[in-house]
Amino acid sequence: MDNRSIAQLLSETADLLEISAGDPFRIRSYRRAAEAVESSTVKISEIAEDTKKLLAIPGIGKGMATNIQEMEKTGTMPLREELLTKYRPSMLDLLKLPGMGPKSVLLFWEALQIASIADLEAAIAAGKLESLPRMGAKQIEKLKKGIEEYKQNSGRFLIDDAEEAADKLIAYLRQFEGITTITPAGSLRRGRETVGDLDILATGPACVEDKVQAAVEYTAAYPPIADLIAKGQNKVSFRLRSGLQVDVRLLPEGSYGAALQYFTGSKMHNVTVRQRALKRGYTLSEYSLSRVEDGSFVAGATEEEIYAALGLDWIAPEMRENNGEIEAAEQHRLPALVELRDIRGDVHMHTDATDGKNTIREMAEAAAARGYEYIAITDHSKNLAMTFGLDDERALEHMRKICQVNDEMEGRIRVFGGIEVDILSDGQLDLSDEVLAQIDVVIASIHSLFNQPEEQMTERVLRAIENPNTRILGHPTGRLLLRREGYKLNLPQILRRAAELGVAVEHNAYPDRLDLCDRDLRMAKEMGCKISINTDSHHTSHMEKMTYGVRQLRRAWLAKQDVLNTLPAEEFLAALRPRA
DNA sequence: GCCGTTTTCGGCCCGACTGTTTTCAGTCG
Repeated sequence: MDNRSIAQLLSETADLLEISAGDPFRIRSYRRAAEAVESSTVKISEIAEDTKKLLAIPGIGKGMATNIQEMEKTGTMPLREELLTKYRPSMLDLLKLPGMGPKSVLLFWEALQIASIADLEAAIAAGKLESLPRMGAKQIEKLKKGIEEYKQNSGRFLIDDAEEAADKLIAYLRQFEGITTITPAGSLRRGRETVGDLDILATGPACVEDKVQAAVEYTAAYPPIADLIAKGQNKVSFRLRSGLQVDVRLLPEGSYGAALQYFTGSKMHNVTVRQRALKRGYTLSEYSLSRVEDGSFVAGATEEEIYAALGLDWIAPEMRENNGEIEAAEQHRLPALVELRDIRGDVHMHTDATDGKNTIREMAEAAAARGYEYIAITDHSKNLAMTFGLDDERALEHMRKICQVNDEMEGRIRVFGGIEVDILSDGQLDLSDEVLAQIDVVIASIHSLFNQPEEQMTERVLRAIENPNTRILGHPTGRLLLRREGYKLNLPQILRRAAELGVAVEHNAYPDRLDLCDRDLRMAKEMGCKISINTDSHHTSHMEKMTYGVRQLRRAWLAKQDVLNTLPAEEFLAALRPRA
């Protein structure tokens, strides 16, 4: 069983416990364990036999270790089975409706035997809900709306889309007199590849207690609002036409740091920080850090002073996932994370020779304008016929053109010759060894899916990286296209072999590629892989997406020295596996 | 169910908003 499945079973058990009104702390334990399993870089099923190793994971104790071992053996566990005799699995869907929590699910089940969203719809239509306590007309209307939204399944939004929405809203808020600072918080600030909703924090003279109402009204009047969810003292919640939910909080400047810390999350990070505060006689809220005994103010204006008062170094938002960052901050051993400005080159991009939109020269100019020291032009090879992929002869001709542009740039930027070769179903590359041996940056990627089982798929990739011409493994988990059903491979095995061979693995910076996630990147680093980050740009404007990829690297705790593209041009080439 | 610089018991984060209430429960982040 993979980590994700184990985590899901644990988290579902937590939901069921919650519906059964179980001990809230026991419920939290299950949730914590689920998160610990989900974010673990070790394959839990491989260590499941070894109780000691399981217990070493924070959040996993004796009971949870037994549960995990049981799941490995039987695919489920006693508590879960027991709960499922009392409740239905489809009741978990009900929890996903906005405004629906465990108490309501239990109420509906006990009073009306409602076990699914379909049941709920029927009950609403039949007017059965009205007889229940706390179910007024507004509440029922809210549920109806929630069901509609659920069916449309807005889900999570890609970080670049969310950021665009945030930028527009920020521009609107900025026009209000007295709002001086506006910052996106939440998962956007933490750099997650997708965000569930947008948290925007605003502060300034207009946000003090007796004046804030006007700013609240102004926020609630934001034209693109499709649905106003809540409007309170200092908070406005609404949904945009895209379905994205937005929470705006307007708070006084003295609380800015506390609020930023609070609304950045993650939830588990905050819980741990607050526990730490309590142990030291403080209490932390979105307004301030204060003393428990007399409520006197300790810190609040900046995040730095709050962390410092708790004996911690400031923690970069990307690391705030309760994955050991607090201990590291305490011991002053947080890594200096890689930054966008450390990236000196982008070595995966396409031109109009295949499926790109711009010429070699245009790509080079755009990259030079971004301040890059080097790029590699890596067009497709012949197997991708639909992109007019290059065969041996055209590939060599293309290298000459790249070389020519390199000369034309007169040292403003270095342009490497490159190619993105396709890994065929038997693991062979689709260009000849003689040609590949003449190309600086050879990226081998899978583009076609043959519904092979995991083992065969893995074998195919392994064979491709054994080929001495392969210098970089392109988007190793497959991009969105390949991530769809049926595509699975043994990533740990591939990363281990890549590390042994000195083949670099690529992290594709483009947000919708869903390539190596932060956990995969952490695993790659632990295994000693060389990591290259690239945009796979098909247009000059795509190069901007590098910023999102770097944030994934930061989420994986990668420092500058962990990333190949932070090296100067010659050193970058030298750090790749030696040419065949 | 987990955890330990009040350590094997007794704790476990904090506040806002809504709706249906006349003081609060449920949900959310």
